[in-house]
Amino acid sequence: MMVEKEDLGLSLSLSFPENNKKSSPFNLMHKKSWTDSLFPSSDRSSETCRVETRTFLKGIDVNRLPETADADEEAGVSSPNSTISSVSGNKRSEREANNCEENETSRGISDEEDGETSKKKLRLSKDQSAILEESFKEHNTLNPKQKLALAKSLGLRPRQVEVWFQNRRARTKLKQTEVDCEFLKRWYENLTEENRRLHKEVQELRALKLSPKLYMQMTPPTTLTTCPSCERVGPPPNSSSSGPTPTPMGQAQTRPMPFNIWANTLHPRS
DNA sequence: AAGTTTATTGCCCTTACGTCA
DNA sequence: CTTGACGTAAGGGCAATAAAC
Repeated sequence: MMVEKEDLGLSLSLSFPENNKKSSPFNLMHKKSWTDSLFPSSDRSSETCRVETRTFLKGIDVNRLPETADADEEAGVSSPNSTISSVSGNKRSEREANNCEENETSRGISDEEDGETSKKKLRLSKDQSAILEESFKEHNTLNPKQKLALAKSLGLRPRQVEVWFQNRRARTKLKQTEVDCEFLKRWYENLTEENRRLHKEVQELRALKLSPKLYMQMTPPTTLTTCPSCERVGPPPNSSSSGPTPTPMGQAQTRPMPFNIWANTLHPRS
């Protein structure tokens, strides 16, 4: 049921409807700040929350398995392999800071515990990554509810889920770009080859024209004819295809205009 | 109704950390 | 043990969008 653009987007379809800004789940969102309704905390409360967490998680080694069950339980780390980040607050964190209560009191996850000193990074566990991956296969963007639910089930902060999806989309796009480049490269090589072949054919025809006998006896060229009036070389009148060389990706031999494979991807804003 | 402000999110670019050879 | 390459989580900036004013 899901579109298989996935698998790192190795198809050339480039159809990422959900990726389209205009159709992003964002539109489905009630702008009446869901964070406000869900986590109506002020900056101060998030700061408080941060401080509490800092003490709360003090002593938990970053990027290390929680040593004790206590640590695991109290930190609310979902998976034993998951580790704790301590990135200091920023604009996004502030946005998400309201989630503090949800995620640090009830879930116990914090990224702020020693934020003032270090900037350690969380490494998601395999389980977490796998679940995120599965989720990404279903939707490559998340609406706030999905994000919250996923974050909760994974024991992560919504911001982390958001970031993961963002980076995942970027990876998908990068992969797709690589595939596109490869495709264009092959296409270019093919056109170059075809061009070379056609030039050669023109030369041969011109040479033959110099010897009328042969010219009259020859079978019509496979791909080109000479216009009787202007004597220019062109495709055969009844030919539906303009070249014998198969174009890449099994395309028709009439050279199609390259579809804009970057539409909606490279310049989504313009 | 039209224009402005505000809030929210996505994308891009970049940085910094963790891992591995 | 050190180092460089690579993957990736996360920060910051900007644009787009919709709701509120």
